[in-house]
Amino acid sequence: MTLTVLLADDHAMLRSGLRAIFDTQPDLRCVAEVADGRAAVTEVARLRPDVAVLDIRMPKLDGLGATEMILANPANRTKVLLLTTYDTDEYVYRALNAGASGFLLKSLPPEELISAVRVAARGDALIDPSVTQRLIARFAVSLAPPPTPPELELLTAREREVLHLIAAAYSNAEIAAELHVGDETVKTHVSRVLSKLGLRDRVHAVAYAHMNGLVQTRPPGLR
Amino acid sequence: MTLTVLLADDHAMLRSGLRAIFDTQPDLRCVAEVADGRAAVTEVARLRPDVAVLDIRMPKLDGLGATEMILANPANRTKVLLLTTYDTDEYVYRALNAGASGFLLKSLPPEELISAVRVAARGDALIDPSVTQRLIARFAVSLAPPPTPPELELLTAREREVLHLIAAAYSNAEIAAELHVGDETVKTHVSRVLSKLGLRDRVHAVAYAHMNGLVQTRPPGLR
DNA sequence: TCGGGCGTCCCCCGCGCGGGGGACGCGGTT
DNA sequence: AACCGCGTCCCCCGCGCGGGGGACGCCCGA
Repeated sequence: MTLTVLLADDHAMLRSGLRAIFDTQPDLRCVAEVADGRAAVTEVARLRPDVAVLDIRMPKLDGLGATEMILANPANRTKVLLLTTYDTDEYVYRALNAGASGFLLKSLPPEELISAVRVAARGDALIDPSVTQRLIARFAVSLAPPPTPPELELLTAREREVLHLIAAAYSNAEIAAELHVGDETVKTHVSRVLSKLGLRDRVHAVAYAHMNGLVQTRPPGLR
Repeated sequence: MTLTVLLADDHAMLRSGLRAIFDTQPDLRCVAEVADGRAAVTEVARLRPDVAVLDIRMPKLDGLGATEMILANPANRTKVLLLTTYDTDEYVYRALNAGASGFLLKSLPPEELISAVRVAARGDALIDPSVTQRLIARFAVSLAPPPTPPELELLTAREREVLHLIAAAYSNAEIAAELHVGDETVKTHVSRVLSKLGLRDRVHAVAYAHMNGLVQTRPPGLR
């Protein structure tokens, strides 16, 4: 089965270079060449190629915007590969966010570009190695559990329990009801928590708890 | 300049297969073969190869644990490539977290494995395409800006500003000082914020702000 | 056996906070 | 010209909260 490809780049020279690369492969067919992002979006919608190879820098609408528009339309099954000269961070994140299947540098050897197209077409994704290492570093920190501050160890189990409820904006009375104890007891716990953590009031406690990851505000598994 | 490689896998057959692959390259030298993770750690520390290729499943200490031990030691400059038969999610995350330079499936063509070693040696990273696409999806959600609740649109710019300060646990007086206005004014703003957002008190406001991503509790740029 | 940490309950006091009003000047649209 | 949203400032009142005390029973370890 042959794969159809759309090329988008404002430099005719680069387009013809890419086309020449693809033409060496009998199973790849370059069905369209366009020079700007807007044309890329309309042609993708019309021709439904398997893969669109977009330059980031293009007139009218850049590759990122085009990617977003293409992938925002669920009728499109086209995979998007982004091509760029320099690997600037925010490009990568925005591209991945938009759902691009690949982010490649123009320095990539031709044969690897070809394999990238095949990889993208079968639904896998692929990022230029030099970008990957930064992506990993970035991803790792997002996975890293927030460092538990040492002063938290000072709290007893009960006090930590109370702190969690404080973080969820429970009032003293609500905490008392939740824990089935008197509200005077809760006051004692709250006082101890505040003094042990060096916090002024429960408002600070709420902020403290959230900033130290005691509350899962992120999708589960992540954070 | 020649790159030195350490191989770790409990199957002798696979080791010799890998060795055969590397031997086809004049600039790659396989300096050690070990059969378990513990041996991998000690041999890496002794021989300081440029790259260590570790199987995930190994006796005594698995590839992930070995990776963590190797990379935890700053004296090691060895890059780690992980090899596995199946791409289970948690493996990937733990591997990346430990700082592995690559995560590859054993189904990878030999020549790509060789290029992976070179990529890793020069400090870049590389993830198997089939894994990358899931990684991207996961990363994208971590990048995705938390959905801004519509009721936040009700707030005026000033009120949003006040809400941010509330979220940072500022008292009314502190907000007044920060904004160079009277504290009576702040009280008005706070009241409006609470009523517009349907919140009981500032404690709820703090929790609300944090849960809706109004506060960057994550490393800048991410979140 | 005697502490001491922990969890529980109780007292009083001061105050920051939130709700309820009202008021005024400014800049925009109508 | 009239209007209204916005930001600013002011009043009073009630209450939840935090600080500072004390007290009692439990269990565990010295």
